[in-house]
Amino acid sequence: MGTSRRQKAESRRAIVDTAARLFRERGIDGVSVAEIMDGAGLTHGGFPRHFANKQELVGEALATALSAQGGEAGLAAFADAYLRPEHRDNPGAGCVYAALGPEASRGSAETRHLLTQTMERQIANFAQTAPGETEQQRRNAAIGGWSTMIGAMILARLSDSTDLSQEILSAARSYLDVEAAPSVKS
Amino acid sequence: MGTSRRQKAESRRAIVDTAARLFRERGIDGVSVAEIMDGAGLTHGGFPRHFANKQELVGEALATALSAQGGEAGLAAFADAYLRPEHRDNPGAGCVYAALGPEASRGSAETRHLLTQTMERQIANFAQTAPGETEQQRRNAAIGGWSTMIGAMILARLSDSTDLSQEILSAARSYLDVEAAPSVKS
DNA sequence: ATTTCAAGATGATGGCTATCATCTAAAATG
DNA sequence: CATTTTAGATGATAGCCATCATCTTGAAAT
Repeated sequence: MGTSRRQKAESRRAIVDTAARLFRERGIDGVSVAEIMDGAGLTHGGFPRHFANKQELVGEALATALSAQGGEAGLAAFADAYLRPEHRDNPGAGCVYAALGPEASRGSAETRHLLTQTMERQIANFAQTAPGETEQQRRNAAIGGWSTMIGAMILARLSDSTDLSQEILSAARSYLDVEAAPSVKS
Repeated sequence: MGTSRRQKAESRRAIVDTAARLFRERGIDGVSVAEIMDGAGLTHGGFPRHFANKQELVGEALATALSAQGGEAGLAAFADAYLRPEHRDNPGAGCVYAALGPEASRGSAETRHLLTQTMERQIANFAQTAPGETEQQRRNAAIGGWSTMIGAMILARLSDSTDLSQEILSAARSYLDVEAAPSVKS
């Protein structure tokens, strides 16, 4: 089944994208290599042509998922897009920290390092527009506000009561002083 | 190996306590039945005398872990005890939501229901002492404050930089207006 | 005291998973 | 055009895990 180099690159991208989605949907341990390859339209045997092992794919998939997160947005705009039912109901395209935070903290040193680097950048970015007199105050507001979003998303996904789940998103919005209500209620 | 009824009850408690700790330390999927039985001082074969399957033990272990959480404390006192390096470094005895939230949200309906019930109680409890004119305002403050704690704990555990990890705990404290600094810095 | 019962041990068993070996055919190379 | 290379398929293989079967032994019941 000789395949061109362009197709190999496309296959690789499909594998990484599928993994980035499935890991967030079902957890890293909850997805097998074969399932990822299947989701990418391939069979399990092609895997070693792209990655030495699963851990290597985990690194690539998380890096891809993290780079897709809104890196430029200010705290308020980010929170407005974050605290929505669409985000809650679509973890596969959503926040890595809310979907995989605890599992990643038990993961490899490389994984933790990648997430730490991205955290630093995200906090520094939020601190630029966060309220506060001093840099330290702005960083505190950035960290506190971002933590609120992540915790609220986790609780909202956990709740089996749609009313409570919606209340959690709304409460976090008002707690963070995000003006607009979610466009879609559910 | 005839064993008395008192010993059976003790074995059961040891199994549940070990599971409650190991699940929070390594994730539910990350711990085998045999490891739990070993941690309880037994071999894997005794498991079916106590539980029909692993899922049943998961329910018991989470219920036990949740009931051990400070159910009476006000929001400020809870946050003060929560946002500490000792808690960060000992997930096996700590908050179920910060250790297992995302994994539990992908778990069984029974698991989600248990966690939802406990959430409702925790929020109602926090709302009693949270600031706000109306009940709704107090509930928003309770949900927002609790979410901040959970998100901050997850980020603090994720960070491979001790400085950043400590900054996250401190920032969440100042964000939540908790006066005292953590007694142990690390 | 004798019999019954069951907690927990040892030891399968079947299913799932990551990884490796081999085969194939098409693309790249000259 | 002939040769080499390799993406991806099929097909092992070894390890881990949950669960079940069976045995032993001392407690409970009579």
